[in-house]
Amino acid sequence: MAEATRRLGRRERSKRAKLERITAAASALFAEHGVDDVTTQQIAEAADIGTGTLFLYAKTKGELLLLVQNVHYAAALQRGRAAAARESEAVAAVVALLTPVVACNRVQVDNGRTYLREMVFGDPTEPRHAEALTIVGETEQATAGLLAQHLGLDEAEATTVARVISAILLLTMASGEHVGSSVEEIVQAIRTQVRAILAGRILDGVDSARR
Amino acid sequence: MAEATRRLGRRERSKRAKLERITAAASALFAEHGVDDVTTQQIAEAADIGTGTLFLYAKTKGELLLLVQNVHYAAALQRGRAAAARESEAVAAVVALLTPVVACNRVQVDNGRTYLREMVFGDPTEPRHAEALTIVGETEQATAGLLAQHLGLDEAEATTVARVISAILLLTMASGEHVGSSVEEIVQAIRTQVRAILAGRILDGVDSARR
DNA sequence: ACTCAATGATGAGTACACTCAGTAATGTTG
DNA sequence: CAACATTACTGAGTGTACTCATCATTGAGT
Repeated sequence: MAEATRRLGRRERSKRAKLERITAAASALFAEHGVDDVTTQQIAEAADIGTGTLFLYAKTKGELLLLVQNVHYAAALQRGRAAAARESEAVAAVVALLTPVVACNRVQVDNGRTYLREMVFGDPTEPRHAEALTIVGETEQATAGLLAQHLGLDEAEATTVARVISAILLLTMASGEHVGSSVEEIVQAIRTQVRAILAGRILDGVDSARR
Repeated sequence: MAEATRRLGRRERSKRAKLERITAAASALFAEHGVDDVTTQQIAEAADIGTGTLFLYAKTKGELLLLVQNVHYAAALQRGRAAAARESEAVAAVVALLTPVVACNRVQVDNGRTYLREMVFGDPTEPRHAEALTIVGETEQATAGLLAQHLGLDEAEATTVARVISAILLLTMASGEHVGSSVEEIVQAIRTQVRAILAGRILDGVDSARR
């Protein structure tokens, strides 16, 4: 047994194991049936814990979804960062950054939309929610970095524009009109909007490069 | 009795009266206690109808909130249009357009956020939801009009940028970080973002005016 | 090793949005 | 007006997220 694991004591170890089982159970059930067709009872049963216990680990069913999806979102962001680094133009880079996030969110449309709903409207004091907001913040930072790099925006402006792009991303994914759309269609809608808000900037960029 | 009212027949008149009572009851109760602290039972009771009947008129509690709030939103948009017409610069005009909407949304913060949630994530096939989306569409059109007028954007671009501004508006109002903010603080946040995405365009506008 | 506070787990219970099988009201037809 | 078809209304019932009083486990202090 690893030193660190032993150090924790039975109590802490048991708690971690339970959280593991809850995560695994929720992850599997949500993926197979969709959030709305899974009851918290089922998850508790699958995790082999009491129904009340579940709510010691996640205050609401929504938090449970955040717990499961945050991991995937973070991984998608990682892939996006790598893809964006391979692009040499601002819009293309931003789109490359966001595409894996969209793809990840659309694996199961209902779960993806519910995830967004929880993220925006859930209780920000809850830990998994805070985690989600952190990842959104990282996405914005990554976007801001690309804007600074490719268009030479200063930090303040890059941050503001990145927030706008974040809003575009979230609302385009959440929008009811896109429930039946493919990943590529959604990415296209995002691209159009990003291009539009950067239009003036790109000219500036080109101009400043010429000078 | 008015000709039109008599023409409808007892049945239709009774239905309209009921919808009136439901609207009035929901409006009063939501305003006083907030959506989350009012039960559908209470509303049914106040409207003097059976609990099941309520759901013949609004499929969900969320639809009931949309029913109540759409009216206020539409009125706010009207006020915004008037205010925007008095402005002579793009950012100021857009902000003037949106300010009453923000103010209207913040009268009761919880109700406002829940309204936004229903709007974005509710069932778009429901009539009150569709109504809400129409008003959002009108807001976007009004915004697009201002962009065309003050910056000379063509229709396609104006529409796209207007949609982005709509996303800014919705997410800034919905954001958990603004739950405690005043209307002016939220408007300021929106102004900053709008200014940032129009920055390049405003320069273009000035340039084209000079030519 | 024993005691005992402190922390964790439990599942029957609660609250509430929403349903549906049964009933009443309305308009229509002969 | 009677008989009927259609539409609207009803509230007891249902499913489910979440709570809370009670019990179990742990580990620190002696």
